[in-house]
Amino acid sequence: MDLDAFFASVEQQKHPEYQGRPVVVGAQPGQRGVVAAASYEARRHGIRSAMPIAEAYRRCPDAVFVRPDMDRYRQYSRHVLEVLETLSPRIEAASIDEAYMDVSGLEKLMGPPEIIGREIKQRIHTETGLTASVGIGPNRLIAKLGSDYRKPDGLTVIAPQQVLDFLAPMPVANLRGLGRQTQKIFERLGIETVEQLRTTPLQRLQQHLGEKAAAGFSRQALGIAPDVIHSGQGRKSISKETTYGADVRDTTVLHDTLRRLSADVARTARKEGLSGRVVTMKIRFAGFETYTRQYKSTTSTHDEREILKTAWRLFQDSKLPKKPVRLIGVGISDWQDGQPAQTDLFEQPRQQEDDKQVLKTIDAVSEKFGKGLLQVGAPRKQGQ
DNA sequence: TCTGGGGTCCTTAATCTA
DNA sequence: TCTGTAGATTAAGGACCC
Repeated sequence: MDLDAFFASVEQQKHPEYQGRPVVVGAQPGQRGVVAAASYEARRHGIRSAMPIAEAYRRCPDAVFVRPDMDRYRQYSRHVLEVLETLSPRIEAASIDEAYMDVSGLEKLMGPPEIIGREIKQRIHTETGLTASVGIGPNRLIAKLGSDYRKPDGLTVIAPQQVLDFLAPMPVANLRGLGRQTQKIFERLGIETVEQLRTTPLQRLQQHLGEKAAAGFSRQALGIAPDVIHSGQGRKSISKETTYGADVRDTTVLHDTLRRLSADVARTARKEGLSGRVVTMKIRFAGFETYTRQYKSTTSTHDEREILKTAWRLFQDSKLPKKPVRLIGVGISDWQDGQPAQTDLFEQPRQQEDDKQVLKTIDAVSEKFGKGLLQVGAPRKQGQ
């Protein structure tokens, strides 16, 4: 489930007079910053998230430009999760505006996947006034791509036997973890669609992407991904950073900023009962040159004075260029009391099941697309 | 030309340790 | 005690996501 133009939609809920108007959430025009979210009216003018705010203003000076109100968005996000919980407890919040839900077994109660999807959208809309796009599939990857397939207010259901056809014509850029840099590599290799990726020998991918990424993208191309939903992950770091309106040389100003940021980090850490051993200081100079320095202590802290002291020492000892500073930040990580298990979309499900799934998929693919794929992966052995 | 803030994970290199 | 080495840990940077 993916909420449509989330921040912008919340603003339109809050200010009915914004409805039907282009809304851009992010920095104010004239400030340094980017678009965090754009309403669909704003997107019609070519405004996209992550676009510099100056560019957005150029494209549509009449848009409503509003600063983000994260507390309110978090409220809405929680409310949506509560709505989902009325349908199933097996929910995982993937971000502030996305969640995965395990609806297997729900069919007996509610009917086919389409009905479940419609019900999810309906309840979210009734309860919060927001629209959501929903994708239903046999695993997280397919569900996610399904939710992206039709937006806004979309509903896409992909049955297991449709997975390969669904993926085949897709641009590889739709795959998870494939950003600008990796796209350049794929371009050089002449791979544009998932189908082309599928028929590229694994060895060739490994040469250009490294073993891990090659295997990850190959699996995705076959529609193989984890299907496990786990709620409550726990964060792994807390950080605060700020970009100055104009670059700063004055070390007193930098120290003051670091003090404020350290206090923010410490407050959040205490509120969440976390305490970190690693302190990280981040700095960005004019020209977007960015550096981090970190220090791992034997003891953990959520004390602002200690965080500040370490961050300032890192800054002074860092042998960094003496240039005007654009951004400065501080964070803590590496909690004392062990870390919760983690997953990402490259992670394989339980190994044996995955192997079975791979072999089944390879059979299906080779039947459909011919021998290209047989060059992928190790030879099959008995009983494997 | 302009690029926020808050995160996660991966790769690589240097250093420590058995 | 010296030496080589494999493996773990730390540190830094980069890619990516929302």
